[in-house]
Amino acid sequence: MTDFSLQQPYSMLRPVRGGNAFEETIEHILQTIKLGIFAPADKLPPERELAEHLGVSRATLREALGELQSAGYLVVRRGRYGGTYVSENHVRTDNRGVRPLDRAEVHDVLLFRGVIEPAASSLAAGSDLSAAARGHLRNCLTDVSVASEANYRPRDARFHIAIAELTGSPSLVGAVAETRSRINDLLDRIPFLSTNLEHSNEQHAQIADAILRGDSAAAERATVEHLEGTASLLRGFLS
Amino acid sequence: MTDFSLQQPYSMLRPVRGGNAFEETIEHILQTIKLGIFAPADKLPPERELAEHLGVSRATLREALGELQSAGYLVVRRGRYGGTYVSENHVRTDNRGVRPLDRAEVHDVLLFRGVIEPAASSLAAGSDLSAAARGHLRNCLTDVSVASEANYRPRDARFHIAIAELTGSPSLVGAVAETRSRINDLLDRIPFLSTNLEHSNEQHAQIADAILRGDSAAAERATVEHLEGTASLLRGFLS
DNA sequence: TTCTAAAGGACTGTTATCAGTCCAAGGGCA
DNA sequence: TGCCCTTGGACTGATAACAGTCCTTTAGAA
Repeated sequence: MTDFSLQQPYSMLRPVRGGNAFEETIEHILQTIKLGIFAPADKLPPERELAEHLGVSRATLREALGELQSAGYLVVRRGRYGGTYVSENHVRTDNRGVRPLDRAEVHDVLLFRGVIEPAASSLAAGSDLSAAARGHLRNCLTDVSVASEANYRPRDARFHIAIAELTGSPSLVGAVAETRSRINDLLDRIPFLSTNLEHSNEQHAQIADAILRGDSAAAERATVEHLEGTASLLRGFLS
Repeated sequence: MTDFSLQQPYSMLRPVRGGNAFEETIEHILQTIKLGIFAPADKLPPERELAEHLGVSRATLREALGELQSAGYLVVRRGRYGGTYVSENHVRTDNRGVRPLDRAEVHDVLLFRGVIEPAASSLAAGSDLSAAARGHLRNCLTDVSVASEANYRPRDARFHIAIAELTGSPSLVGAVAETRSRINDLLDRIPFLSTNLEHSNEQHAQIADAILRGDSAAAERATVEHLEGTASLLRGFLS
């Protein structure tokens, strides 16, 4: 049952900001990498440009980049045609089991994802998609379908975000990206189970196919089914 | 069609923070008032407590409160049993027409709202609701049904947020509140049209009824219909 | 009537963040 | 070969935001 003790109006009085600018910037950049927005070997925008996009000063951005560099996520080359690059062989640290799964967090994120991702698929299928948009979706599908276990997760995230992008709604894209990121955090906390990549790829293909031929109902249905995999995996580790 | 020029990966590189803490705090408190979380004559939590909830220092919070006080939104009483109260007779400034409607913003917010609010209603109807939760929904329904045009909007928002609260998902509550706030901003920019309160209240009653008797499909359907009113109103002012 | 506790009001010193400026590197191009 | 332009690197002074402390007010209890 929904608990109503001492919640209102405090449920709405959430923190105005997530923390200090430095930490927020680290988290934000790390997210773009983990979600596959920037793939390994990709070049980040120049510091001055990136700082402006992120709305922080270059000094703060550089602190964050320095941290990510020494953590092995980024490599930096100086001079003209230099820049900041996503590391190609970052050994992922084994975070598993450091913190237990939070029941409320799992429930919340799965429920929210179950709302927005099927809706995104349905809306994408119902949209009048440009050739570029269709190509982008196909590219992301190919990327994830040829991925190994090591680089599967960011490409999977990238594919799902690409679907949201087809809706043309920045809010929806943001919500899907944010939710994927939270899911990734949860998955990092459970023992690694060799995922059935073939099954997952099969579902991806079905979703993309339904979207490309404009079948909203099928796209939504296939997405709901696809999400069930991760959902039951996470729920299984709650008990 | 969805435009794909120069978006990736910049679509994901949004600002890390919305502005300075002072302005964000003002905006946040103003939102809780406009969404009806704090109704006129309600007492805000003590400054020390509120500052902690909002994650800002008391100095910054006080700057924001001072601004809202001189703008007439808040009144302050000192001494024991004193506190900060929401003003009962704040004359709303006439913002209409100051800025024109942004087509992309209208499209985005209506689409996103069309995803999350019907889903919230459906999920609420499918939940095992406590007596307190049911009572809360009924209270919010009554409040909005007896509201005048002057205080209709915050109570309307409060009712819709209450539905999201029934789902037990903080993410969904946050998304609905945020979206309502954006809708309010848009409505402030168009000429005032005397809304058909009776029709709206009738729809509210239908939604609440469907939720309370656990009929997910009916709750979702009634919500979609209800949202159509505001949607077509806003779309009408785009051309 | 006096006291007390809970609230807002005011101040101080410290730290984080900023905008702006200049330096250093180094790959291409004349 | 040497210049040039784009990029990261480093520093400075100004401002925003912070935690912590103490003062002032005031309704109700003793």
